[in-house]
Order: sequence, then structure tokens, then C-alpha cells
Amino acid sequence: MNNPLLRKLANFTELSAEEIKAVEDSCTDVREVGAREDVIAQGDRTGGVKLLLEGFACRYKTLEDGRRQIVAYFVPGDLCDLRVFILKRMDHSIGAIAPSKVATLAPDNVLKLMHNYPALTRALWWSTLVEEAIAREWIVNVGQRNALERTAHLFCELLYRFRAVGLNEGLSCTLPLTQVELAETLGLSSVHVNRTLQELRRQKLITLDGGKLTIQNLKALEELSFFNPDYLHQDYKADKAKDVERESV
Amino acid sequence: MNNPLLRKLANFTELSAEEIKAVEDSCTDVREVGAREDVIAQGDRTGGVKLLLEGFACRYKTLEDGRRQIVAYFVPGDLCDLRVFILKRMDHSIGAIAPSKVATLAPDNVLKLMHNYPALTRALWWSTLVEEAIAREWIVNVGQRNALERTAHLFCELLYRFRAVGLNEGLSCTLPLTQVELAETLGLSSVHVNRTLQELRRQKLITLDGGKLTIQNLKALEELSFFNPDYLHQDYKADKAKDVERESV
DNA sequence: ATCAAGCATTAACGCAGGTTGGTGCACAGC
DNA sequence: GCTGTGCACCAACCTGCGTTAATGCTTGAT
Repeated sequence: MNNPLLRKLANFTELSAEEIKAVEDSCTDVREVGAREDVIAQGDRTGGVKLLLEGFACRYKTLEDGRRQIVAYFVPGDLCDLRVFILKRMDHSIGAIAPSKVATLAPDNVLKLMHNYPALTRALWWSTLVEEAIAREWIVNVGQRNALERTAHLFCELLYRFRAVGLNEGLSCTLPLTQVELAETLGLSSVHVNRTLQELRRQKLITLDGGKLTIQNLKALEELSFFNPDYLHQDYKADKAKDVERESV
Repeated sequence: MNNPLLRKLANFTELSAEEIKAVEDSCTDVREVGAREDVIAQGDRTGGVKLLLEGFACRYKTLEDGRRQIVAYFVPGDLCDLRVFILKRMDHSIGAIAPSKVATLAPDNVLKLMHNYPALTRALWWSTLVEEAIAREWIVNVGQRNALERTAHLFCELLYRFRAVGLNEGLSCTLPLTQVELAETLGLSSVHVNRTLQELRRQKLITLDGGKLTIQNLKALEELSFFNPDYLHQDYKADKAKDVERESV
């Protein structure tokens, strides 16, 4: 099973061979997107549903005066909203951060999938619920946590999410973010992100260099940031893997 | 049509008499909830879908050290997540702010509705997409806007949302929030919310007293806060009403 | 080899907003 | 009538983070 969406859904439920094939067959229209290139821009008419197959991407909104806020990250396997085609226009943009591969699923195909495969539909719904839960946790993050907690919390989340699609290497993962992008994610200035990263490094909690994040002490990072993974709702099969990881630290 | 959910959905599409009846028939299990009382608590097993019929409520998350962040408001007509029953446990709480009436829709009823009435299903999907868009805008709000902009933006949003269910009186609406709750919503201290409200009053932009918000100058409030109502996706029928309102200011 | 662009880093300074610790008012309970 | 409680409001002080402006490193284009 090569498709990261299927790897992700497998955390929620077993899928039949037929369902797996149905998903794979839907991912035919694949496009390469360069780093820092938009996949969809704010104001565009909504088209099909996008699925990130490889790379790293984000949702972002831009204010009239130029301020930019990244409101979500996409890791491989993430769908950009199963039902966007209901709306007329995008109220935000989606952009690649690293060079990426994006599949576009036609609305009709999505509806057909959801009509024919109830178990698959439930799994897809689960993934959108998780996305929403992540958005809510980001509100908490920016609203309540200080710079250090905020940054730490984001790194914890990203590790868990990469792990859910098998894209971690132990406590490391590929994270091709600039400090400016981190700042736009965390609601901080890039200068302060720099200070904060240094503090996290000084405390031997993480390393972040050359697009690679390594968490040196996951437990401490989680405690520092009041990280509680419940909101990721990965507790179907991943729990065991997590415990194993943690013991090995 | 007495049901605020139906009033809200009417902004998106015309519903047939049969669909209207189907929704009304689903709202039988109605419960009164007192002010500051939880409807569902974090960690609870998920039950049916909740629909706010009257009052005012919120979603919130609490950190281990007691900090609380309100991550969404519910105005009458809002459903608390159509598909929660997919998940095992709530990762956040839902609490009434004012005395409220809440209907509980059994999962089976929801599925039946969505199976039998495609147009209604689209309308319900639309409403959940709007909820997600609001969550994203809240991330932008806490991440990028300063206290004054942030508070102004929230008030603009609330007016638009109350208006969509006919619960405004011109540019006024009932808003039974304490300054502490506003602070927990906006990621500010209650002291600073107080300062900010005074500044908004001084600039003759709003009044807020005795649980009633009045916007004295909507255009100025929108410009101050970079408010762009696109994300509410009300542009199906409400646009005209909005323009009329605005001219009458 | 040179130059420009993008990025991480640093230092100096300033301010928006937090914190602490009040006062006073309205209202409910006794 | 008291008393307690919740809330708006206020003042003094402090700090986390933003702003500005620079430096140097790396990479890629010419």
C-alpha cells in the first residue's frame, strides 16, 4: 500500500481490497507542484478535492495589509477538505511548501466513493474530523500558549502526524520550513521564532537543521507544551506504537 | 419556520416542505441547559449530534494548568458537528453561556436524514464547511490581529451570524458574554479586554452593555479589523440584505 | 569570480499586553 | 438589614515579544 491516504485511514479502520483499489483508482490526476507554489489561490472557484501524495503543503490566509497566517499543514495523506465543491469560491489559499505531488479527485468520484463504500466513508469522515480538531487545537495554541510552549506543541503534533503515515524515522522527520513560515504559523515574529528555537535547542529538546526535525526528548517536549494527543484521535492502532517509541527514548 | 437551523439553511438553499418537516421531526429530544452549564464535557463518550435552538453556547478546551480557550461560539441554528459519533470521545467541552435549549439528534436519525434528502445533506455539509472556515479565521484572528482588531473582528462575525438566523435587531444583537469569556475567546487577559472595549466605545464603534451588543459603525468596524465576510459563505441570499443594512447606517 | 537572493542569526530598543491588587456596584441569599 | 459573590473597571508596574537594522552564510545565476 503505497498511498499515504490509505496508510492514514488504516489507523482508523481496516479497509477491504476493493475499497483500497477504489481509492487508488481515484488518484489518477496527479500534478507536481514546486516549492512555494500555490495549489489553489484565495478567490478561485472550487474544483475537485486535493490529496497530497508527497511533499509538504499548507493552507493560509492573507490579510489586506499583507500579514499572512498559515492555518493548517498538509502532510502526505491529507485531503484538502472532502466537500469543498459545495462552496463557490475558496476563502483561503493552499500552497506547497516543499516540492509536492498533488492528486485531484473529481467531485463526482468523491461522491461515488462515498456512495458505494460506507466503511471508507466513515474513515474519510474521521480524517476530516481530525483536521477540524487540529484547527481547534491551533486556536488554543496561539491563544493560550507562549512562544516556547507553542513551538514545542507544533513539533509534537507534526511528529505524531508524520508517524501516522509512516514518514518518521524514529523521532525525526523531514520538515522543510523556514523560520519565517514557522512565524506565520505560530503568530510570532521570525526573530522570536529564532530565539525560541535556540532555547529549545539549548534545553536539548530538539534539533532542526537542513529541513530535518529531530525530537531529542519527546516526553519533556510534551510536558513543556501541555501536549495531549487525544485531539489527533489516533488511538485506534497507533497507541501501541507510541508506547513502544516512548519506552525506547 | 420556527427552527433556527432551517432559517440558517435557507441562506444556502430552498428546502422542500418534506425536508423541512424531516428536520423538525428530528428535533424532539429538547433539553434546557442553564447558564455556565456544560452540555458535553471533555472526555465524554460521544453521543448524538447537538443542535442549539435557543441561547448561546461555546466549545472550549482547558489546559492542564487551568488556562481555558473558547474555540467556537454556537448561535441558535448551529449544529455541534454532524459526525461526532464517528469518534469515541470528545477532545473538548461544549458549554452553555446563556440559558439555552439544546436538541439532541440520534446518530441514526442523522444518517437517515442524510440518506433520504440529498439537498438537505448538501445544506448541512455547507453549514459544517462554514464552521470550519470560522475556526480557520479564528486562527488568523489570534495569530495576526492585535487586541483592537481582534475584538472588532469577533463582533463583526457575530453580527453576521446572528443576522443569518434572524436574531439581530438592525445592528444590535443579544450577546451575554462576560469580559472574562471574551478574554478566553480572544487570547487576551480580561484586563486588556476591558481596555479594548473602552477604546472601541471611545471611537463610537460599538456599545456593549447588559448583554446587548450594538454596532454603531459597521463599516468602520470592518475596516479596522480587516473583516472580509467571504469566509462565512453567506453570499447566497444574504448579500442583498447586507447592502440594504449598510446603506441605512 | 562576482553578485544577488534567501535565510539564520544577533543586538538594541520599544511597546502591547500581562500581572497584581485593588475599588465599587448590582444582585441574591439569609 | 447584612454579607458574599460576580462582574466591570482602574492604576502601577513589568515583560514577552515585536521592530528595525545589521551581519554573515549558502546557493545559484551569470
